[in-house]
Amino acid sequence: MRNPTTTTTTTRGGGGSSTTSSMVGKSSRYMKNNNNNNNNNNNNNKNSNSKMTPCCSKVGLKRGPWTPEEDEVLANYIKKEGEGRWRTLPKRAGLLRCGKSCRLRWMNYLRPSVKRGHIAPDEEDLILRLHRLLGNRWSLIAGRIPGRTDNEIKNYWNTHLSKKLISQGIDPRTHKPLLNSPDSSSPPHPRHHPHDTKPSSSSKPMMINATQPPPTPSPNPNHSTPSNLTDDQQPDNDIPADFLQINNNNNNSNIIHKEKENENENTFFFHATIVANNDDHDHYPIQTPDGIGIGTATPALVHHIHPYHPNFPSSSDHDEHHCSPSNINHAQLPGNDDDINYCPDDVFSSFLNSLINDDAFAAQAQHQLLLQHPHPNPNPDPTPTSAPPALSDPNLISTSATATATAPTTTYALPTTTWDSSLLSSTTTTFNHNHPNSTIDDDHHQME
DNA sequence: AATGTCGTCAACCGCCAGAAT
DNA sequence: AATTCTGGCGGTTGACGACAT
Repeated sequence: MRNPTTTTTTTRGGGGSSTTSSMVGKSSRYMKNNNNNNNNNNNNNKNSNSKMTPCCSKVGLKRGPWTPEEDEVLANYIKKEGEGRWRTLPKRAGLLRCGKSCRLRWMNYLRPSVKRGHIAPDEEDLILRLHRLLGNRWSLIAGRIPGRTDNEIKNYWNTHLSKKLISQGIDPRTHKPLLNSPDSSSPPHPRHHPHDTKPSSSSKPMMINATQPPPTPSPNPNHSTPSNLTDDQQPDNDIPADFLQINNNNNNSNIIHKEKENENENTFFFHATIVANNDDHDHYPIQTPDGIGIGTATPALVHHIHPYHPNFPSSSDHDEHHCSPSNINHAQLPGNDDDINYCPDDVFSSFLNSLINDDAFAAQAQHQLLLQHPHPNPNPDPTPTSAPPALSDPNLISTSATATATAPTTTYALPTTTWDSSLLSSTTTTFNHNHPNSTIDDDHHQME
């Protein structure tokens, strides 16, 4: 496979921006694009719709790959005048581009902080982990990977990581094992999207070919956890179904609104379980719905999730400034249909930081191992005897957390021995967490 | 050498939320 | 309060290079 990094500054394909020669072979695209602008083709028919923004409907604007000259003009202008006011920027800068195009070019290519080139293994690991948590929230994922753009991560996911997961028998959308069950003949994860009148990307072969599921070997023979279980086959959970969801009302306002506009559909939040009975009151273990440890939560976070629960830190104990009383009250009103807590950016940010923290991740795994197997078993069976409540909709890959608000918790598969751990444990990062370990109440639901 | 297929990724599209008016 | 503007997001497209036939 060719090395895409060989054209670090010379985009390939539709890119072509930094070398004059790159433009030579692309006249067809330019002609096509010019036609798009000047003729009443389909695109222009679309553009004539009232919803089209003015900048996009204007004829005479250049489209397609950027030339080095354009790049220079744009970069110089932004250096002088700064970002923003994208709509008027092209005119002020003397570019025949729409503002959106300028913004995109700057954000994805010209910005000095953009790191281009090969994605390192630790970055890949981070992407995988974040995607498991966030789903296709590329901008959120990109925000956690310095120098990488959402577009780059999205492309990398679609061209590399999703295939990598599939090749390992893992559904790249859910990060769960692909199955040979009859259900697998249907799209594995139909998008719950109100506007879905056409196949979503998931139906594209590039993403998942559900009709040809690869065999579902556990990547590691020792990984017996959920690899052979469908959602329906997951062990019944005995976690009281007292859940709360949290959302970041700032970073993810989009999410909130989408939830509200379509209730249970089109939600994009991850579900994680925060263990309430935890001896370490500085760090609460967080697990995915299938019981995989994914990090720890700070008291501030768990307080946001359930500020009044006796097993979680009280509002007087932790971080009160983080909690807007109005928000909490809103979320905690009995019978409130929304049942959503909101947490501010910094809390959500620290939450994500905690989730993507490798050392905490690994340390928690080890700690769980010690808790669950004080006398190491050479052949531990990591299969959980109970799983947190299965999501009613397995497609809910979401950016809010679901917390067990009651004390009993469950036993968990060891994170490092679960089916996808081979993908999630490959990095060494520089994490300085003082207390990566967390404890689980092992009085309950020990593995059989 | 010519043609076909696949992988890559910059750029575009449509839509949305929040800010501004 | 309603409308318009703006920035941003996720999904998709399509040109090109590499490889296969």
